[in-house]
Amino acid sequence: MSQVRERILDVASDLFYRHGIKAVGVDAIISQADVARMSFYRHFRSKDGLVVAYLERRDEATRVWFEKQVRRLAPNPRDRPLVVFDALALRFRSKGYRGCGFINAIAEVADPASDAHGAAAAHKRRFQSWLATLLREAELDEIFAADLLLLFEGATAVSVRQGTAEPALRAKRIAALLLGTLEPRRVQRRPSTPRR
Amino acid sequence: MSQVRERILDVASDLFYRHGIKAVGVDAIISQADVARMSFYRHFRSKDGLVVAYLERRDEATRVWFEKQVRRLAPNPRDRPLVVFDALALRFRSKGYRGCGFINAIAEVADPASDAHGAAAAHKRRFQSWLATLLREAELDEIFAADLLLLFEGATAVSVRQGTAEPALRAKRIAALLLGTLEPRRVQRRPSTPRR
DNA sequence: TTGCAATGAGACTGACCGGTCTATACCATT
DNA sequence: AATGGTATAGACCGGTCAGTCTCATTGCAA
Repeated sequence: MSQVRERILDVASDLFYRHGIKAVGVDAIISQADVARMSFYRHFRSKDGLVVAYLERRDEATRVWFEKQVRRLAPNPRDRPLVVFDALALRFRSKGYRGCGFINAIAEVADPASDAHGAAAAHKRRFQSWLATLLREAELDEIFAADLLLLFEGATAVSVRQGTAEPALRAKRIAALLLGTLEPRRVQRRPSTPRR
Repeated sequence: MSQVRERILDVASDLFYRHGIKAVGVDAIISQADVARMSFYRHFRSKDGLVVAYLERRDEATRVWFEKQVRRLAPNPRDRPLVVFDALALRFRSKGYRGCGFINAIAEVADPASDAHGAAAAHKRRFQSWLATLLREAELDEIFAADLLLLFEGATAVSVRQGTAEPALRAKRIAALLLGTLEPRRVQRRPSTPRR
C-alpha cells in the first residue's frame, strides 16, 4: 500500500547495514527517504520499531536469497548442504558486504532482552532449521545443522575482518570433512626432523 | 605513572565492552572514573584515541589470559590446540560475557579504515599466530591455525546469541576431527527407511 | 617557601539525538 | 463541491554528544 513505508524501510535497511544502527539517526533516514518527519512516526512507533522492522525484513530477504542461490548452484539436493558455503562466498564478494546484519545488531545493541536481540535470535533459529532441512533432503543427519551454522558464523566473522571470501571455502572444506564427504588429512603429525 | 589514565582505561574498558563503544559517552566515563573532563583530554586526544587504547589493552590482556589458561588446562603441549576451546568455554561462562570485544568493535565501527578496525585486525593476527605456535609445539601442522580461528569465531558468535557455553565444545569436537585426533563419524548417511 | 605541573570543577559551544506538534497541501471518494 | 485521510514542511522540546576553555586546588620538588 503505502510506498512511504517502503521507502523508509529501503533507506533504513541500507543505512543500518552499512553504517550500523546506532550510527544512523532518524534525521538521516527521513531526509534520504525524502519523507516528512511525521510520516515516519505514523508508520513506525519509534526508531526501535523501525529497527525491528528492518531485521524482520532482512530475515525474510536473507533466507529467500540463500534458498534461491542454493537451488541454483546445486540442482541435486545431495550437494546443497555444502553449496551453502559457495552461496556464502558469493555474499562475501558482494559489494559493500559488512557481515551478518543480525550478528552486527546483537553486537551493537548489547541488551539481550531487546527486541533487536529477539529478532536476530529468531532469524538464526529459522536459518538453522533451514540447514536441517537441507541436510534431511540430502539424506544426511540433521544433527549437523548446528555445526554448519557454527562454521557459517565463523566464516562470516573472519571474512568481514580480513575482507576476502576465502573463509567461505575454508568453512566448506571443514564442513565436507564433518559430513564425511572427505577423508581427514592423514599427514597432521609432522616428521620429527628439526624445522628450518 | 598516572593513575588517572589507568582509572579512565579501567572504566572505559568495562563500559565499552558491556554496552558497546557508541553507546558510551565521554560524560559517563569521566563521571564513573571520577576524573575531570580536562584530565581525560590530557591523556587521550579524543574518544577515538581512547577506543584504540582500549582495544590495545584488551588485546594484551586477552592473549595473556588465554596463554595462562591453556598452560594451566594442558600441561602437555600436545593437548593445547584443542584445550583452547575449553578455555573459550570458561570465557563463555564468565559473568557478563558479551562476545569478542574486537569483533563487536568491527561490527560497530563499520569503517574498515578506522583505527579501531586496525587494532582489531592486529589482535586477530596475533591470536592466529599464537594458535600456530600451539600447533607447532604440538607437532601439528601450523596450516590449521586459520581453521581453528574460524571455529573459534564461530563458537563465539553462536555462544553470544544463544547465551550458552555449548558452542565451545561443539567447536572443539570439530577441531578434533580436523586435527585427526578423532575419526570422522561413519554414520552420516541415514538408512533409507522413511522417517517418522 | 616558592614554583610548577597535574588535577579538579564546571561553564560553554555547536551539533545532533529521538520525539512531538501545528499548519498546510494534496488527492481520492462521496 | 465538500470531506477525510495522508502526505509535507518545519518549528520546537529536552537531552546528550564530543570537545574547548577558564580558573581554582592540590601536591611534590627544588
